[in-house]
Amino acid sequence: MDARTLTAVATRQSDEQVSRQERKQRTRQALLDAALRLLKDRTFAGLSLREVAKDAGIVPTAFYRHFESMDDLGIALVERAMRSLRTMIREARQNPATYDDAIRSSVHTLHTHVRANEAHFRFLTRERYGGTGPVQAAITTELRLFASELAIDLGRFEGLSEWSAEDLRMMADLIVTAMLGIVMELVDVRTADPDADEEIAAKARKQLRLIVLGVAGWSS
Amino acid sequence: MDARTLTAVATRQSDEQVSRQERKQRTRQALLDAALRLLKDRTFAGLSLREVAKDAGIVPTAFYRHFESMDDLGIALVERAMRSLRTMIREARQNPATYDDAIRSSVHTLHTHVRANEAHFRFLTRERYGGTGPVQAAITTELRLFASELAIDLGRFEGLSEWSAEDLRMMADLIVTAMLGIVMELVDVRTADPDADEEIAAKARKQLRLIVLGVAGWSS
DNA sequence: CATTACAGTGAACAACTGTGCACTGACAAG
DNA sequence: CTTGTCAGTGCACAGTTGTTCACTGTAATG
Repeated sequence: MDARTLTAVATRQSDEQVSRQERKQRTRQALLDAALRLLKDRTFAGLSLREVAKDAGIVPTAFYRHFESMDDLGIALVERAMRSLRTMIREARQNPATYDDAIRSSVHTLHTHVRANEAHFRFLTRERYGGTGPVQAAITTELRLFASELAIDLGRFEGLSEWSAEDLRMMADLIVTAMLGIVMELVDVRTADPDADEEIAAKARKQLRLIVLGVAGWSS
Repeated sequence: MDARTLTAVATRQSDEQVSRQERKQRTRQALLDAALRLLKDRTFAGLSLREVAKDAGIVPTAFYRHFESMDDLGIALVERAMRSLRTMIREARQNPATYDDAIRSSVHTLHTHVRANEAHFRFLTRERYGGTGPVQAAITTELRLFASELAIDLGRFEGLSEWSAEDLRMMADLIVTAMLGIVMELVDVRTADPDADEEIAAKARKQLRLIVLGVAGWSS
């Protein structure tokens, strides 16, 4: 079952009666999908233009009709993956219950979203730390922004309303880092073992609880 | 100022009167150094055998006299970098004072060691998350072991003596992940700004304090 | 002093890379 | 119906890659 064939067929079968620019956007998607697929066991840096093009079912030179360079493609991939992340956080945000409820549901939505969009999250965590160049820069920026938003959200909880912006940011960074670690563990699990998943989720809950408990005794 | 020339000269000037195997080990070192040097702005995956060989001042084929493959070289690099880390932790371990003292001195030694061995720590953090294949596997294993040792150390502190092994491990993982995040920030700072360094160190202390404070309220 | 072991050499290879160029054919606009 | 736009093609190129092979000079061994 060749991925290339799949893409080609999928494209062709719905090629009838579609506008020209729509078809262009479809191959663009095919390129992004191909890249994401190949990234399963490779770093972005070790990904070649020709390979991606071939896997998307087009000739290497046609690649340039959609992206200026591989870095360009990479940045588009970052945006796409961050949209996944933002969708998730929006879902997690809408229940401003107690600490314990927040932890429980947050970890649950995290787990669910990671499993549903494994490739995106694998890409994000890998390139966040391991990458170089424009792609890593883009992720760093986006994640910084993300932590800022989390810091604001944290400020709304009881016991945190009087924290300084700096301290809130510190706590947000800690949470983001810890949860990225959890995401890494989730996407790096070789076999899809539900028990292992639950174990990791339990660890995530405990880590968050430990952090939150620290809030009670905090003095800046 | 070519690194290749530097290495070659440095080798030659002390070539006189050294045993054969000693000289071999010296070029082996040159290879490791070259790799580490090139890794400053590249992923290990994007590092070519020829490049490393050239930078070490030998011809590509001579590389095989020292390493079976690039992955082999990578694993040797992991061992070398982990020795750095272990040296550090041994130094940090020898003062079993109060929590606050432990945090202060730990962050201090961390900061010092990272600045003294930037290349090693950059390599470790990058490949830990970003890598693939044998190199990442080696780092993961070593770091897991490292966290286990930390968990044991933690068990000796007051308030933690009755924690379950699992909970201690959870806490150790959280600390390791958080500190690796700090290390990442340290080695990714573009310019060597002492103020930025102190800011990061302060954040590290606060994060550790927040975690430690959580211990007081913990109930498994 | 003669012989062996072996770190390092240099040429050659097949495979792969990114990118330039002239092209084709189908769709959209006039 | 004619014409221009443009996604995708195919060839070509100059580099770089890992690895092979037969080799050279010299330090270590007997």
